[in-house]
Formats: sequence, structure tokens, C-alpha cells
Amino acid sequence: MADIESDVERTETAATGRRERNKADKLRRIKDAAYALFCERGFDQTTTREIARRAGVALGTLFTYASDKRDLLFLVYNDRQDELRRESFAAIPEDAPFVDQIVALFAPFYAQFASEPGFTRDLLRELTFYTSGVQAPRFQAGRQSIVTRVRELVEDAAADGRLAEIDDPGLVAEMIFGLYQSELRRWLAGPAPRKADGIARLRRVLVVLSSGLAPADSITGGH
Amino acid sequence: MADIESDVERTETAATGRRERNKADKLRRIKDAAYALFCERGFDQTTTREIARRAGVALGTLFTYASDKRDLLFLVYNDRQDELRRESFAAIPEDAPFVDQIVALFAPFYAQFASEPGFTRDLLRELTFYTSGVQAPRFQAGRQSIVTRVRELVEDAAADGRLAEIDDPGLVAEMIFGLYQSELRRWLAGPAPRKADGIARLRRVLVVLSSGLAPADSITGGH
DNA sequence: TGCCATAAATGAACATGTTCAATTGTCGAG
DNA sequence: CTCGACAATTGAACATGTTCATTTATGGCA
Repeated sequence: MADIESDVERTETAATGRRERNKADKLRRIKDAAYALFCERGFDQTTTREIARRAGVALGTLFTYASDKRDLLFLVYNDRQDELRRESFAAIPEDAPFVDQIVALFAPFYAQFASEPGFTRDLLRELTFYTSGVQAPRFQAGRQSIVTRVRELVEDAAADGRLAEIDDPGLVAEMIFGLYQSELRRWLAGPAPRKADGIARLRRVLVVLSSGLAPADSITGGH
Repeated sequence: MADIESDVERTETAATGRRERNKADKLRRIKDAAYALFCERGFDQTTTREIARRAGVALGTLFTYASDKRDLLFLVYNDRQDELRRESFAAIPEDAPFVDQIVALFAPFYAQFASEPGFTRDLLRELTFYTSGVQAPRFQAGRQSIVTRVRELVEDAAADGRLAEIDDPGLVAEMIFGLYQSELRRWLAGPAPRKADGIARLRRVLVVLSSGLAPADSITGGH
């Protein structure tokens, strides 16, 4: 038995010990099981026992990786949020119209959410005032960094004249993020949200908002 | 026994039968107990058994008045929402600046929510994609009627020149409601939200939005 | 008044989230 | 290799939302 384990150990990454590797494996299996079941059945209809069974761990093990069932949702989503954030930050075109930049920033989220609308609905419900779980700080930090990126875009656009002077870029960034969220909710309230529809509505909303943010001459020029 | 019951019946409102009156009494007690406990302990920490005990009914009786625990939240809130809506519609000043009208519309909600921030947080979480419960249609209808009132205010303001021409008043109304909601969430994320702070921020947000909605001359005139 | 049909209420039984004392597995020291 | 210390895992026990067969209360009728 000791020989076999030694063999396995050698074929795996040598740097990490067995304990560490077992933990990582279990975490991976738990995340996969939870995500699959949340998508298949929805958050409320998924039981923690079923997640544990599919992950091949005991029921209690779940609660050493997440503080509670809600936290499992964010254990799963936080990884995805990081990917999406990287992807979306990378997709922002430089020197493009402000609205195009914001749309490009949010587009990857729409793409992901359209593929799993049920999961996203549950997420949007559970993230409301979610601060207690172990995964909460990481989630909230990720979200904050998106708002910060929006603020930077506002500041840059104001600096080079694509937008008018902005008194409070932070306030505007939070307004844009708030509008994005409410659009997301409306979009997901329908039965089968399509990315193109969501993006189109978001653009219209941003155009209405921009009218007030654009330089004065661009407004008077438009009429 | 029959005599006593007859006496009671005569002293009460004669129009309704005993069965109907009993139901109304129970419903009242259930609403009161649920609201009190949701406020005291929060939604998650309140047990249905405790609500039933305080209301003086059996556990199962709760579920003849609400489809589930979440529905109890809206059984309680729907009455309040109706009051708040009446109050807020009545408080809208005519021929006042558009932003003042919107602020007046939402002010009663801020007042109520400031008095029970915990209850409101739970409500904001649970109302997300809430459509299954018996109380859901009434709640969603009430909410829709607020959006409709906002749209009317937009249309009226556009008609008499307090705002610029609006292509899609419905879209603008939904934007305003969306901004109100996101402001509410931010306001309630703090420890002890004060009405004046929430209203002040809402006003600032509406002013930023209005810049784009105002007639062109009022913008160029401002600078 | 006595009786039946039906609405309403009941709480035991079940399903599922969560805890925690007991067990098992891992690592480093000798 | 063996052992002790500690980290990780386990699942039985408990707490609480929900269901439903049974019981109780009510109103109409003879």
C-alpha cells in the first residue's frame, strides 16, 4: 500500500504534499458537483446531500469548505467571476466611444449569464446583502473592482473629451453599475434571455444616460 | 354555550358569519406575529413554529394563508406596500421640478425602510425573481403601478417642457426605478441608514440623470 | 333541534440544512 | 519504521420548512 501511494505521489506534482493535494481534489469535486446541480435543478431544489454524494464526500465535509449552502453558490461563482473579470477588462477597446467601452466591459457577463440563466437568477437573489459567508469578501471585492474599472473609464473619457466634465466619477460609476444590475434583472425575468437583446437594451439605457454626460456641444449638435 | 356564542355574534359586525370572522382574525394575528418576528430576529432566524405559536395557531395553519415562508414575508408587506403607494402618490407636488416629484414619490418608502432596515434587507433579497407564491402577483402588480406612475410623471414633464422630449418614457421610467433600487441597496448596506442621507443621494443621482433629460437650453444655460 | 356537507385547522411525519463529537489520515520527529 | 500531534473527514443527531391525512368547526336544511 505504501509503495502504491509513493508511486502516485511521484507521478503527481511533487511540490505539494498528499494532504494538500487531497484537499484540492475534494474542493474541485465539490465545486463541480455543486455547479452542475445548481444549474440542473436550481438552488432551492438542490440538496446538500446530493451535492455531497455527487462529489464523493460526506455531508459534513461540505461545511468545511463553505459556511453554508448559500456560500457554496459563491464558492462556485467566485472562480467564474475572476475569469469573467479578466476577460471583460481585456475586451475594453481603447479610444472608443464611452458607451462602446461600457458595453464591451459587460458583454462577457451577459454571454455567461445567458448560458445559465437559472443559476444567475439564484445568484442575483442570494448575493443581496450577502456578507456573512467565508466566500463573501472575495465576491464583494471582485464586484468592487468592476465598479472601480468603470470609474476609471469615466475619468479617462472625461479627461479626453469623450464625456463632459464629471463632478463625481464614483457616483457615475455606481449609477452605471446600478443600471447594469437592474437591466440584468429585467433581462433574466424573461423565459429565455438572449445575449443580443440584453446588450441592445443596456446600450439604449447607456445612451439615455450619456446624453447627460456628453459634452454640451455634442448634445446641441445632435438636435 | 350556544347562547354565549349568539351574544358574541350579535355584538360583532352582524354582516359577516362566524367562519369569515375567524379567518380574518387568524390572518390578522399571523400577519402581526410574522412582522414582529421578522423585524426582531430577521427572516432567516425566524422559525415558522415561532410565528405559529405567537399567532396562536397550529403550524400547518400558516400554510393555508401563505404558500411558504417566503410568501409570509409578502403577506405582511403587501398591505404596507399598498399604504405606502397611496401615501407616496398623494405626496407628489404638481407643477414642481421633475426631480422634486420623483423624490417626493420615493420619500415615504425611505421613511418606512429606515424604520425597519433589517426587514427591508430581507425583503429586497426575497423579492428577486419572486413569482411562485400566492402573494407574488399582488406584489408585482403594486410594483408595476409605481413604475407606471413614474412614466406618467416623465410624460407630463416632457409635455410641459420641464424635461426634453423623451423617445421612450417607459424606458426612462424603468431606468429611474432601477436607479432607485440600486440606491436603496447601497443605502441599506450601511449599518443604520438615515432617511435624509438616502434621499440626498437619490436626488444627486436623479440630477445626474436629468442633465440628459433636461431641455438643451437648460444645459447650455447652466454652463 | 339534529344532521350532513364542506371549509378550516391541526400536528405528526417527513425532507433537508447544519452541527459536532468521534474517527481517520497525514506529517514530522526520534 | 513507529508514534504523537494535529488536520481533515465523517455521519448521526438535531433544527426547521413543508405536507397531508385526520379532526374540528361552521352553515344550511329538514
